[in-house]
Amino acid sequence: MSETKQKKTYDPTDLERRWQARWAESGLYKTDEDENKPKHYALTMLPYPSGDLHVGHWYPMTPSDTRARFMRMNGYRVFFPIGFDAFGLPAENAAIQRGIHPREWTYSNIERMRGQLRQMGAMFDFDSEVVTCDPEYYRWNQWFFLKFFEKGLAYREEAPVDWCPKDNTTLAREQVIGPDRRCERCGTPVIKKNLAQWLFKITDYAEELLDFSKIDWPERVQTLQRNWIGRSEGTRIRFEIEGYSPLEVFTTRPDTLFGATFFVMSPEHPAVEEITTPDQAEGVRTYVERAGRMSEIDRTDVTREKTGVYTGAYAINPANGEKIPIYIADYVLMGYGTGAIMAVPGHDDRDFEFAKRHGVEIRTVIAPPDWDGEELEVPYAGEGTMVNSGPFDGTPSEEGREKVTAWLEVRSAGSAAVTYRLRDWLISRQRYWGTPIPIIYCDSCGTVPVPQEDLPVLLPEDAKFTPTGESPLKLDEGFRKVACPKCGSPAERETDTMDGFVDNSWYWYRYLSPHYDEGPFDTERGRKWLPVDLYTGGIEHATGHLLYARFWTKVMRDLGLVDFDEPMIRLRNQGTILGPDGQKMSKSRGNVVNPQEYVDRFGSDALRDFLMFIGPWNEGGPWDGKGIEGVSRWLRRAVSLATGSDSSGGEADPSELTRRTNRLVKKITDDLEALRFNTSIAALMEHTNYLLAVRGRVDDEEWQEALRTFVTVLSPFAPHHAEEMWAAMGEEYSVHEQAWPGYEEALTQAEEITLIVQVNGKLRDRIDAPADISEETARELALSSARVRPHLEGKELRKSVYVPGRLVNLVVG
RNA sequence: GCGAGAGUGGUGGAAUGGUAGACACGCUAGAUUUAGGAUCUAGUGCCUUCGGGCGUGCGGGUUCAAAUCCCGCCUCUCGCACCA
Repeated sequence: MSETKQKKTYDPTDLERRWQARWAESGLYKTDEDENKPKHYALTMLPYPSGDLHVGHWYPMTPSDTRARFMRMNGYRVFFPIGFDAFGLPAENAAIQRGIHPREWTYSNIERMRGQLRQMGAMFDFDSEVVTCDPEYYRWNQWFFLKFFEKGLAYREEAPVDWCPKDNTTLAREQVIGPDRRCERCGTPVIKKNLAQWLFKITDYAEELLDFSKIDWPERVQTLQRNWIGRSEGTRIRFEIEGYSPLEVFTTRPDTLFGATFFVMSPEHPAVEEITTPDQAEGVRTYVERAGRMSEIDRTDVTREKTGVYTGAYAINPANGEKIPIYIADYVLMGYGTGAIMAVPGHDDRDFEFAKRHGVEIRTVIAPPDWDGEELEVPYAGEGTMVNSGPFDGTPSEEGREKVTAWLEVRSAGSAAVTYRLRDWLISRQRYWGTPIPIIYCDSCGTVPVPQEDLPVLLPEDAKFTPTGESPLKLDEGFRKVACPKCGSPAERETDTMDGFVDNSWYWYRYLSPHYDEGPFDTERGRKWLPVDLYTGGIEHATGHLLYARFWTKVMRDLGLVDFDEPMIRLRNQGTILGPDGQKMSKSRGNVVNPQEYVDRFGSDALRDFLMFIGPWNEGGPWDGKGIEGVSRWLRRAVSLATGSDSSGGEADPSELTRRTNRLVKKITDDLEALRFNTSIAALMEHTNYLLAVRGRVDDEEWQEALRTFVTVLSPFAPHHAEEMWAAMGEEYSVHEQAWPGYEEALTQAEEITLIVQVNGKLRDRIDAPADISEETARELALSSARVRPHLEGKELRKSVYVPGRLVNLVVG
């Protein structure tokens, strides 16, 4: 009985269900194509169809929806699509565990999540949905691959690559994380494997990717990308090798060249064997083998001692003609610079440590500012004056870098050079559930791209997808064996599939025309909507997805598909919503919060507003299930503004209504521009409390007007509740088609203020005063205050500071 | 080691030079109710001799005025990490 009584007064789930039905029926959220309006492409990162929508989806998506609704009400035509990033390992792993096909698992999850997305009540344009594992989609991954191949941006190379022994596949460098180099997905330490793999030449765009001048992205993301690309300016220097051809090194400190007292090569350097003298051959071979066997974790341990062996060979320092010994040591990495260095122990920590261990000469060539001419006890890596450097003695080190480089250039022994840390993007995966790479290997014709008209290369339905370390497609003869498209003789398909990051490097283009079959997207519609105006998603994608996305768009530009340089003009990162224990939500920890139970109890609006209210959106934070009750109470009270008539009493001043309404609109407008959702909700709550307190004490027409404004600005936050209120007020459907209300700055100002009176900066009194009170009057008022006077007694007034409309500070002493 | 960010009541947080703690959660008291893990009202930073004093990680500084700006330190979080 009490149940029914409850339901009668306030039942958010019923309320929301009714409006969702009405919205669907009336096509309220069909994308507005009216080109007379300015466009706004709002994009939220598409989910992986893992099974159920969780709070981790609600947290980024619902505030993005609020923002999209705000833009719509501000007169923009808004495109706010959603889709599924549907290729990937979890589908395969689940399929293996349960004996069902990855496709079946994926599509049934998508089906379920679609329903949950609708329940969210967001203004998603479901007609534009994209599912990346549809042949209709991945066909264009293959099309792009062929374009990349044509342009020399896709190439195959045999090299040691990162391999996850648990997931049985190679990984891109971006997917290997931490100092101990673990697989991003499963945490297993990766190992190196020598494999022929396909790579995309993202390094061709390294320089351009460092330019963020055309986009408004968080400084943090820019820094992460900049560090990841790792640009270093320096000099390539050629060292003659006795009895062998010259070798190059890269250095950022050519000014220390005269202090290079030895030379070090990486154990993997291709010239190691040839330069090694016969008497050192055994030691070198042993060392190289040991380095090769060492795990990545040990190899990259920074705290390890600097080991290495002498090769018996000598290099000639081009600066002074000195013979310097060549060592190999594993602290020199083959993957950076040239894989060989000039070692300057006087001015580099690592070289110093090595020299100490191996008894090599340490020479000071850069004098620190306060140098006393004594040998340095620790390496000095800072700036100073060049010494022991022949003709360069006395040159400041910074200037010396240029001078030495110029000097080397004249002698053809070196030149200025730029090196990047960024590596090419390894896209081959030895797994089933991904886009097949459209390449055929023919004994006579070599590597042959699949002709465009033969796309898509379909994933075979019946492949055995159990991971073995080999590509599952390799075991599928029907797939693998094929006639060469060039000569017709028997040939074999490439059996690797593409990295899932390929799928999501261009999906927002596909949203524009998800069924278009003459290209990856309809460029005509592209002109109407591109680029993305606001992209929202997690910071964790800074050096993966978000870098690939920029790269991909730049390639598309060079292919003539788009005429801009950056995919998304503005990017904002939300924080991470954590479990109640403050830990990252994960199934294994058992702290995953299921939104469904909260939606069932409190409704979608309460959940979304609670998530916005919890704190600044870009900070995230732990989930607190109790907090949502406060938000739910607020929404119920808000609805009662339109349905009830009682006043809550209190001392609120009804004459403040206009001012407070104007202030509310200003506050929400400013907050939504800047994506500050938490303070918006607080302002809406405060306003609700005020309205409830003054209800019945305001002129009816004025009240209705104020209520309409309130409901309108509430609508992006609580779309269902606002609609309910709108209807209860007798207004015409729908509140979501109302224009965003304006406000008058002048009307946000109060006529009466609380004048703060300070003595020596300490608060002593609050006095009600007119807002336009003059300085003199304010001072007089302050001086005559009974609370203030005791603090002035026996003291001299030295100064008074007046902040108009705010405070008077009396300085006494 | 390098880089970035953050430290405010019992809790989440608000305030970006001008009333510290908005808005909530929780708690306390009262009302209503057969009952309540419902609803409503009031209170709620700490100390207090009820005058006031203290208070935004710690120590200094600038200023009439500092959570906010500057210098030094501590703690935590994240990212990168032998990158020559």
